[in-house]
Amino acid sequence: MPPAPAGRPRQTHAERTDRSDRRMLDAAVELIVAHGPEKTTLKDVGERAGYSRGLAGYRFGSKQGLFEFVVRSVGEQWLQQLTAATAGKTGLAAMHAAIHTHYRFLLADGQHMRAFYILWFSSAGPESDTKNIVLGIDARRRDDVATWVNAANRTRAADQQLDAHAIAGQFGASIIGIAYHWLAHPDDHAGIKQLHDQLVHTMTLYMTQGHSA
Amino acid sequence: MPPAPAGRPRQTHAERTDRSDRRMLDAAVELIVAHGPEKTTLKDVGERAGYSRGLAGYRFGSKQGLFEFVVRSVGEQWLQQLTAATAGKTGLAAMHAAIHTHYRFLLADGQHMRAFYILWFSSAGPESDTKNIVLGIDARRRDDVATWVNAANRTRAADQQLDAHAIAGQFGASIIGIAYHWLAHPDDHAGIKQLHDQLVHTMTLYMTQGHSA
DNA sequence: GTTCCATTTGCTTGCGTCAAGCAAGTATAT
DNA sequence: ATATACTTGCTTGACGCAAGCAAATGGAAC
Repeated sequence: MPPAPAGRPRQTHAERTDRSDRRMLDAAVELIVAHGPEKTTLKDVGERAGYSRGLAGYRFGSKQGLFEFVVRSVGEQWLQQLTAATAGKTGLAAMHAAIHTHYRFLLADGQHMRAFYILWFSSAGPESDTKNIVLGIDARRRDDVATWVNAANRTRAADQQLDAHAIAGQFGASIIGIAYHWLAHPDDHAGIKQLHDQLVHTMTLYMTQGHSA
Repeated sequence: MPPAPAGRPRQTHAERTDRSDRRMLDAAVELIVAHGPEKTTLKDVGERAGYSRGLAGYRFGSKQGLFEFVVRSVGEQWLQQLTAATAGKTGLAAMHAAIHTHYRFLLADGQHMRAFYILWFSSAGPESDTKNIVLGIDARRRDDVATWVNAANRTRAADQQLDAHAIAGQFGASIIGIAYHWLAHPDDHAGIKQLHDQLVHTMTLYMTQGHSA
């Protein structure tokens, strides 16, 4: 085998697609954050990633396909961080960890999270292909919380059982509300911290008192 | 002047535009709810309203202009209902009324509210013209709540003052979270009621206890 | 084990379709 | 008659498809 030429090392097919996928993901994130999904064009994504105007369309099939890919990719990264942060924890401790991780992720703000939530909210309309993915992540978040509550319930008296479904629902809705505030007011660091702290506080109240429905 | 033909009575200019505005508003709402803002075209709005393909574009200038009009119109209706429901009330009573009114509005669901929130969330991205209107409504909502809290503060001891800004922030974020849940899960009536009830409960806790930060 | 060719896969370019937006024209109210 | 409501013709640009080129892969013959 000849030594790899300096300029462009020989690449396998898998390496090629991995490279182009990553570069197009980054390009898409930047464009979505800068101009919104509406004004993000497949042409610009391909060219900003260093390829032709047509590659994004070819690879992802459609604009929706591209957005689907972005949500899936970033969502996966996020879920990994989350599960790592809450590994081994249950009940209130797990919630605290989840909320804190969410807070840290929003502040770190490598743009990916911002594009993720922009697409998330854009999928609020009907018949969006990204909607199913978003709903999946949403449902999983709720399931996690419900599991934590149920675990806590096993250490509680029979007449002090918590409504896992209700608490999980409120947790999910609160996170969404916070994420929206973060999108709408990017510079309100104090407010974003406050909202997370208040969610911790509210969840603590719900989990430490005998509260039913 | 010949007697007005039965089919179409002679109309003043104001009447004409009022009619076409209303019909196009309704058409836009239906299309947004049915297909999402993305797939809603100015052509379809004009034609569904019973006019030519070009009227919506001519009247509102652009697609963003149309959406702006929809958000403004529905938002105005909503604010009227809200101020009517909370007139004369302050503190916790006003919050209860506001939450209950919101809940009733979501359930009544004449599609207008659904289109309104779909556009609301679609404006989460940057540089959306509707964003300013949405932020205005959002800010006003927060101001209202802060005013209610401040009114309540006047009847409280100096060392028991509530953080109006923080409570208003949480109120606003919670409503957004609930609205998103309503959009994402239209048929989950129980969950939507529960979220409103929980917000009432949380606000009651915050307002009746000496809670700081 | 090396060389050569068939095939697959990654990527680009050209074209048809359709919505947005503008400008010029027609119809209706004042 | 004149201003205003509305329509129609046209341009621009994005999307998405299909045809084509280039690079990588798998095997067979040597």
